[in-house]
Amino acid sequence: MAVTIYDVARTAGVGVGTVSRVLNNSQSVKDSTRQKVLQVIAQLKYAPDPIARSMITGRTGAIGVIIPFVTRAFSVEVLRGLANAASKLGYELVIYNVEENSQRDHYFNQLPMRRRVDGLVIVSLTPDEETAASFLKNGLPAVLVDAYSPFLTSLVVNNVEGAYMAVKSLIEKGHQRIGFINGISEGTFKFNQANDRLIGVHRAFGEAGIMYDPELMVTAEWNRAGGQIASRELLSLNNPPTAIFAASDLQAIGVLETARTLNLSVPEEISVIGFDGVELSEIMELTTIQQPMQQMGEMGVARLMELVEDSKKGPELIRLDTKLIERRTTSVPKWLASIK
Amino acid sequence: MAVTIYDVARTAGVGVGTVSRVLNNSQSVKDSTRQKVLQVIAQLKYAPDPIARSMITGRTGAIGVIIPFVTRAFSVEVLRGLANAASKLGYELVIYNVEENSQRDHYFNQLPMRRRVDGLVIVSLTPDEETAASFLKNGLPAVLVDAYSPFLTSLVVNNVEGAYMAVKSLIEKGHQRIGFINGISEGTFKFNQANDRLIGVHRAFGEAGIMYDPELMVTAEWNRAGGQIASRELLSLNNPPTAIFAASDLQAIGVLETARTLNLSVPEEISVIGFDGVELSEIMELTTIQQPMQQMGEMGVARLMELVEDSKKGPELIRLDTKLIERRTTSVPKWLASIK
DNA sequence: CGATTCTACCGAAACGTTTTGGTAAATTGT
DNA sequence: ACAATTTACCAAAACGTTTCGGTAGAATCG
Repeated sequence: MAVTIYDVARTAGVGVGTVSRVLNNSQSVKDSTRQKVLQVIAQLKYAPDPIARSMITGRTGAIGVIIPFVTRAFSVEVLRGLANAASKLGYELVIYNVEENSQRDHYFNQLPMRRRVDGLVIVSLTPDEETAASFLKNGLPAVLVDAYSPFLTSLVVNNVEGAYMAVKSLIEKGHQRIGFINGISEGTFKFNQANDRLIGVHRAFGEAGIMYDPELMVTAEWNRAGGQIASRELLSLNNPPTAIFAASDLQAIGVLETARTLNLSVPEEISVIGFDGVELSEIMELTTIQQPMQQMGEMGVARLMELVEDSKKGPELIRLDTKLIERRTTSVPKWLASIK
Repeated sequence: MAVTIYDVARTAGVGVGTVSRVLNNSQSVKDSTRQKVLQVIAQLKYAPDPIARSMITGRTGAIGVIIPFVTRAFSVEVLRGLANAASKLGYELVIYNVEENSQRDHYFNQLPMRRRVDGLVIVSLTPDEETAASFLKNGLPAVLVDAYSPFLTSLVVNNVEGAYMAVKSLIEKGHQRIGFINGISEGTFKFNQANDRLIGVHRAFGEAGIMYDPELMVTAEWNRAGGQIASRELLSLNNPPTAIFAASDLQAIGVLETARTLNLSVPEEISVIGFDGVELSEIMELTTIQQPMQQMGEMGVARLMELVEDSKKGPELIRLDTKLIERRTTSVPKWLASIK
């Protein structure tokens, strides 16, 4: 049915090899025959079958993306960066959305076996040592974005610095009792976002000589509900915090929501700062630590391409910087403002 | 390097055909040999190459998704439904993000030629007649989600009914001057969201016997900025509306933002209602007309699968219902409340 | 028990490319 | 002008599956 390279060769009066060389404009082919072939290709509306091509080249022209909860604002921004970079390079993006651990494991196990993609970008998920080894062994290049593994090229934001900046900015405004809502740590290695952000918080406290109050440190889900629950806990303390730093924007939104419920005005009675810099934070005028999400996606495919070209490259750790975006949910604490 | 079906056949002492039949558990194969083959497969960790398989079956096991602005909240929700349904069926999802018209045209032109995917789900984009014809001619099944074409199976929300409900709910609260911010219409056919929603608005007005004031109908981009600009225009009228219906949630958020800028309290001084029902609307406590976005995605792949099975099925138009979600941005107008 | 049907299996063909080995013609060098 | 090299091209091999035509042997039937 479909027109093949043989049809083109026949009507152009050349061999299939010649047509192929015209298509991949490689080797030497006389200009007159090249024109002839191109003309026949146009006339017959021939397009090479990518499957057959993959069959022999071993390349699929696609890169796989394993990404949790496609609907998470953070994931989506990264995905966008990935999509842009991939399309610019003529690569296709096949996405593997993981909503449950079983799906994640399934993809981790199956993907290296089947050569459906030329490489893998894994977002916010940490493969264990065994899985990473199977990627390497099967020659499937992989890079991690927003996750870290010592065995794979990883692209992360400087989480400790970001958290440090967040808390420091609150301290500089005069806050002394600062709550910290951390996310649940997920990676199998000690290097994960939750842990790093905790370290940053401690550093800021230590530097300012503020005593560490374990009451003010809680852990919750990374989403809105987590922020709501955690902040309700924090704000019902005998001596509640005057500011809260949440490890994600969604958690921070949750804090804003309980503040509204409790009739606490933001930022007068409670300052709030988030982490991520998703579009929502702008709409809510939330002060936050911004990650270069799109750039992370773009760099993710750039690094992956390097690995695809040169499969012998070793793993690398790339750190990107965060940025403090001050908006309307942080200010000087009330008690200090009234003193002045 | 990789282990092929020949390796399995050899070590199991059978022919390749037999191994293949075990894999696709088709035909008759004696139970004892099946066990033997399965054991060798496990032992050798053999996994069939999907590319080679596609080569001969003509199926890729992937469905393509052409979708604009992956980052749009609406798109993302639909995408999630698509991903769920696809993964449940063992299909992969390859996404073609379009940020510009040139990209859209490129995908529309190239995809039918190359059999990279078994079918196409096109979200919020309307291929013209010629493009639709080329899908049909090349045997590439396609379904439209949130878009309509007479030549392709289309899955849309009942936009006129939704808009009608929105305006009717405002009228029932007592509003007489109601602004309507429509989105820019994009499809090449008369049936597009913007047009349908306008019809719904008119119907509600007509039914209530409210005079149609062209001043109150404006068109703007579908996003937040569009809502801001349009609402600024509407609210600076000599006789401004007491309620605004925006054709998208993001536009409605834009309205909320200008209201904040203008120090107008919502809903006391101005009621606002949106359209879509994205997560953001919940956070902002925006009254809205909700579309079953995830369901649209799921039904999209379900319908596509039907077409893949039975390529002779004709196009169909499926309408899904919207739902009015009343939250905190709509109420009785101030002048009416004070009279009571 | 001989003829017929069925079962289980084998091995080759096919899918549509790229790549490779080889060869005739064209070009270069002396 | 003849040998040596290069250029342009052809045709076959290869990629790893599924499917198809065929063939033994077993089972069924009269």
